[in-house]
Order: sequence, then C-alpha cells, then structure tokens
Amino acid sequence: MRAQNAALTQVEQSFKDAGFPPLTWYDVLWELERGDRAGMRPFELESHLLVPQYGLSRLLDRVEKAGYVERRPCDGDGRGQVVVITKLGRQLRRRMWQVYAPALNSAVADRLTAKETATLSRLLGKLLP
Amino acid sequence: MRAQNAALTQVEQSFKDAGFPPLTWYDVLWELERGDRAGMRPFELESHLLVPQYGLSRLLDRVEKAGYVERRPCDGDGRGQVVVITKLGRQLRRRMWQVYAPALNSAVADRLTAKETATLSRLLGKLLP
DNA sequence: TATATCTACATGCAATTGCATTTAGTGGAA
DNA sequence: TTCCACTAAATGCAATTGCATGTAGATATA
Repeated sequence: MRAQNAALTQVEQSFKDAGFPPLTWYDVLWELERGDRAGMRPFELESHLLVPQYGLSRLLDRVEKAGYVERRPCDGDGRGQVVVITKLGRQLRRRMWQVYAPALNSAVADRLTAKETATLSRLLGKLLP
Repeated sequence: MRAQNAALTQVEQSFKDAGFPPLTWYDVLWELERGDRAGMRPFELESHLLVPQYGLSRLLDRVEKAGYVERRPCDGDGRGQVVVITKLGRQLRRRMWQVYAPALNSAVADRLTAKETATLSRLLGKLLP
C-alpha cells in the first residue's frame, strides 16, 4: 500500500505540475492508441483498466468533453458504442508520456536493478486475480 | 497498480460482506490501539497513514460519530487534540481483524512462499519516499 | 512585548466515486 | 413471433475526496 501510494503520488504530482489531466486519462488514451483497430468498445476498455463500469462511463464523458476521444454508435450492436481517440488525444498522450516516463523512472525504475524489477514484476503477478 | 488493486479490492469486499466499515477505519483504530500511550495527535496519526490532513480530519469525524474514537482537547497545545480509541473501537478493531486476517492471507500470503514475501517486501521498500 | 510566521486542524465548495437502478438493445427458447 | 434472461452503457443520489482557504493557537523575531 505504501509503495503504491508513493509511486502513484509522484506520478500524479508530476502530471499536475505539468498541467496535465490525471493518470486515468493517460490509461484510456494509451489503450485506445495501442490497440488501434479503429476504436474500442467501453466494456473492452474497462477490462484493461482498473475502473468500474460506471466509472469508465463518466471518465469517458470528461475525456470526450475535452475533445480527446469520440464516442460513435456501434455498427453491429445498437446498445453499444465505439470509442475512438482523436488527433488531439494522440497529441496529449504523447505529451503526457514526456512527463510520465521520467516520473516512472524516478519513482520506480531508478530505484531497482533490472533483475529486481523483473523479480518484483513476477511476484506482483502472483497477486493478480 | 493491478496487484494492489486486486488485493485491496478483495480486502475491502470482505469487509463489506461482513458489514464492516472500510479499511481506513481499521487503520486508524489499529494505530491508536497499538501505540496506546493514551491517544495520539491527528498529525501524528496522519504520518502513519496514507491519508492527507483534511482526509484524516473528516475520517475522524465519521469514526468519532460512530463512537469508535473520542477527540479530547490537548493539554500542552490549545490548537490540537488527542484522539483516543473507545472500548467500542477496540471491539470493532478486533472483530474486523477476524475478517481482515483471512482476507489478507487469501489475497497475499497464500499466494507467496515465505521467501517470496520477504523479497517482495524488501523490493517494495525500495519504492518508499 | 508587539508582530510576523508557522503549525494544527477544520471547512466551503466543486469534482469524483460508489451504489443501485434505469434504459436500451440482444439473443435464445418456447 | 413473443417472451425472458442477459449484456452494454448511463444516471440519480448520497458519500467521499481534493483543493484552497479559514481559524486559532504557538513560536520566533526584532
């Protein structure tokens, strides 16, 4: 708990200092950008993130209002939608990474050797559902 | 992030299932109970917990209203107060532990060997401020 | 001993979150 | 077809959080 809190706080703070939105926005943008087969369904996004369904719904409200994603009606499924990252969204993602990468390094990577990082990752993996 | 989320979610869920308040309440009660040299100052509590000052102030409001702690005026310092756990608070802490311990075990301890636990703890320690 | 500075804690207000439920649409079985 | 159980997403409302600031008392400084 303390370690996660420390690392997360540092990262979030660095985003704030740079005038960027929170980490969750980055996560959304990154998921959309990396898969990019023309967008993702919210329920699919949800499964990659750590946000509950209603949390994602409202997170998308905000991110969309800010112009970083678009919600489009979904072809095969009338209930659903497809979330697409905008050009502006890609831009923000890239600029956030400029801040995120060094923050991650100083909060995590710089504090561990490569071997330690691998071990930590393996051990934490054992705690996953 | 995922590992912490998984473990925390399981623990919180087990508290909910048992009709108990959230983990933060436990943390407060435990800090008060273990140090117990007749109570602690909020700023001191804060340094042991992962809650910001205003967060603790309101957390104490709730825990106090529920009768698990008392806020008393502070002798040497007119600005401050001393937070004391009540008998009811100790009782709750003990009952919560009955749920917390097995939840922790199944979320964490049971998934790691003793050696792994020690290693994980050591590596996470390197991420602390 | 005034007065400025700092520390401890609280709080108004806006934003976010959690919970339960709603709305809309799908797919399957009778 | 028609009905029903199920999935996708949104939302009303209450609780919690974050931020900035307020208040009161301590401490230091000139």
